Amino acid sequence: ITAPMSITNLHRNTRQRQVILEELQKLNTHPTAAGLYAIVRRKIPKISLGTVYRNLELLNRMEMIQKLDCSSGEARYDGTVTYHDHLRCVNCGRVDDLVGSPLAVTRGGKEDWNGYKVLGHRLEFFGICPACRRRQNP
Amino acid sequence: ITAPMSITNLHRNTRQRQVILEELQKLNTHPTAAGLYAIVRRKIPKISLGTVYRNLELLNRMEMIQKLDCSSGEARYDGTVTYHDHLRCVNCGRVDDLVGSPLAVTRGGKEDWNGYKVLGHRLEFFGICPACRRRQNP
DNA sequence: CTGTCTGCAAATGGTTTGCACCATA
DNA sequence: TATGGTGCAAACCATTTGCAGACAG
Repeated sequence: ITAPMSITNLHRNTRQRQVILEELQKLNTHPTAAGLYAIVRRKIPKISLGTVYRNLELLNRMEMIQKLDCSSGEARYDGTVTYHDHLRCVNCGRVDDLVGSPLAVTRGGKEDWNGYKVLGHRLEFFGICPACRRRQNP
Repeated sequence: ITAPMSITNLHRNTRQRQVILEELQKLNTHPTAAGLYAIVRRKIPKISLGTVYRNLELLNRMEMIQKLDCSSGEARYDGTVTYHDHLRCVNCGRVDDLVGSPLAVTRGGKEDWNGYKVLGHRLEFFGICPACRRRQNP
C-alpha cells in the first residue's frame, strides 16, 4: 500500500506502458509481475522485467491499476480500479474477485480513527479455491 | 496468509520460543521480525535472527500469534490472536489495532463463495498515523 | 534538443535454509 | 540418547536501482 501519487503530465506515453496497461486490463486473473511479463513479451519480446515493475508501480500510484500485496510472497495486480474485495487461495496463491459478497461493510463518515487519517481499506478473504478443493478431495 | 498447522506435541518448549512469545505478547506495537529480534536479544543475547523467524513462523501456524503480512515489505507480528482489524500507516509502516471501529462487517452463514471454501478474512485500513500527520503538517 | 524511459545487470533486503552442534524430553 | 532446535552463514528470490543509450514530446 502506497500513498497515491499526484498525476502529472510529465509521463510519456511509451508503447511499453500502453501494452502493460492494456494486457492487464484484459485479464481477470490478477497476474503477478512475472506472469504479466510473460504475457507482454508476446507483444514486445525485448521488454525487460524491470520495465514491467517500474510501470506497474507508476500505474498503481496513478491509480490506474491496483496492486494487491496482501500476503507475503509475490504481489498481484488488478487492472480494475473500482472498489471490490478479493478471495485469495492459501494453497496456490490464486486471487479472484469476490462477486455477490454476502458481506456488508459500512463505514461511518469519520476519517479520523485512533488518530489516523484514514485513506482507504482493504478486505481480503482467504480460503481454498475451487481447483485446489477438487485436487484435495478427490 | 498460510493454512493453519495441526498442533502436534512434537514441539519442544525451548527458552528461545518462550521468550519470543512472551515478549511479543507484552507489546501492542506489532513489531517486525527484526524489531522483535532486538528486544529478545536483551534476554538472550546469543539468539539468532533465523531462530526468531523460525519460531514466529511456527507460532503463527499454531495460531498462537498472528502474522500481518499485508503490504509488501516487512511482515509484522501481533501477539493477540482474537480477531480485530488494523490500521497501517502508508508513510512509516506502523501498525495499530483498530479500536472502536465505526465499521460493521456482517458475514453471512455461507462458507462457500465463488466456489472458494472461505477460512477467514483480513481487513486493514491504511492512512497516516498521528506521528506522521504531526510531522507533515507542522 | 532535453529530460524521461528502457534494457541490462548488479545490488538490495527480508526471509529461508543447510549444516554441525546443542539441549529437551 | 534420540530428535527437534539453535547459531551461523550462505542462499533465495521478488523487487529495486545505476547506468548508458533510446525515444517521446
